[in-house]
Amino acid sequence: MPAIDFKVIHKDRLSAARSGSLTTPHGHIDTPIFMPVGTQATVKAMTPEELCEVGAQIILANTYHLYIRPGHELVERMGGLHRFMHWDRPILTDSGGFQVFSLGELRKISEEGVRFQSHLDGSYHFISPESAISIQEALGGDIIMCFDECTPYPAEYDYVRRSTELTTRWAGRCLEAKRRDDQALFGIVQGGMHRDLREQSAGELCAMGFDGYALGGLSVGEEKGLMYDIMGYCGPLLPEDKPRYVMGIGAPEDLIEGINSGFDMFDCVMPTRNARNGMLFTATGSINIKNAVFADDSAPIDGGCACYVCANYSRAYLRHLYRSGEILASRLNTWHNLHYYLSLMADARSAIAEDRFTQFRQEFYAKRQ
RNA sequence: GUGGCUAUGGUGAAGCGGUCAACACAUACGACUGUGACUCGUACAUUCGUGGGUUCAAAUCCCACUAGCCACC
Repeated sequence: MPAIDFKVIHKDRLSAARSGSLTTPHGHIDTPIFMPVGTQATVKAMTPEELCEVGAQIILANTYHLYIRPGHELVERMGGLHRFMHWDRPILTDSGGFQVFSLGELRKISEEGVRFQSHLDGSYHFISPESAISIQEALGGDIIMCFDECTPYPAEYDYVRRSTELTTRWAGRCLEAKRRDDQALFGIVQGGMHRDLREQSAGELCAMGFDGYALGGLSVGEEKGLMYDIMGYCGPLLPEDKPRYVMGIGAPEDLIEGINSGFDMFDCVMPTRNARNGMLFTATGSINIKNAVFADDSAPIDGGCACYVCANYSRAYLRHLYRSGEILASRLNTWHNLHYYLSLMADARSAIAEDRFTQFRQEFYAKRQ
């Protein structure tokens, strides 16, 4: 019996958008969904109770970071990630594949795996597809990811091809290494900005039979239009009856486009990181709470927002907290941004259920004019 | 009253005769897409208390004045 069960509940009449229900060992998730990023077993500035309050159904944690500190064995001894961080809803662990990309100088890729130099103390570590799976099994997330190379951009076609083929071979090794049957394993489609490589990658991964499929290697510097094109032609390449996940995406409009192309799951540091840097999302666009125009502004961040922060605090106060370097600024800003993202997803699900996603999408853009 | 010390942007300050006056903070604006991020980037003194002088060249040397601080009477 598979670790997760995914059902498409409704397919939008005019687009590829769909709503669904994903059941995991730690409960079910309504899709499309946004997954807040909690790299180090914490969504920065939020307690699990607060995450529930903003509507989070599943969060992300990271293999590389937790392996480096505090160590996956320790997490396992503490009862696994859920118990360790006091979050009893679903967790997805990223494999460390993105760190192959982001750590740049600090790593060396070979057929066998990746040699990393710790960003904390410079010590050397080796992560292979097998060890990435083993670490993720120790961490105990509901959904684990194949170890991949997030292909850099721009890159020579030949590099992208070899990188994509390596990711595919690693995917086979991940599948082979997997032991636990209470975790779902997702494959990751690479292929850079090349349609033929994306098609090749998707075809080969689908033939292997994963529990879900992710689109990786996007938003690495390419034009938004290019990213949307890729989501557009990659969605249909993936099985309809499995969850489809775009990794690392994105800005609110990117999620809308991803949903429009038939994707179900998204994660991004944008709402949390940008919150800590003073950027707040509203229905009419984003604002920078640091700006002097908000000094005397008694209005909430977003007049139409139903979150705790908008119900109780003014822009003037939030600006003051930010400028004063107060911890509460990070907390309240993160709270609002996550609420914005998660309610956007809830609204999208309702729109899909009522066959009006296309209209919803148009209204989304119209409000930001 | 006498002697000494010090005067550089919103702030704290570098500078000790020779490119566009260092740096930090503050301020303003921007960026951030599977987190190496309460981070990063850009802007911000045509001018160095005031007035004169020396020099090819002065924030830097000299003189006077003004202001502040310290000591003594």
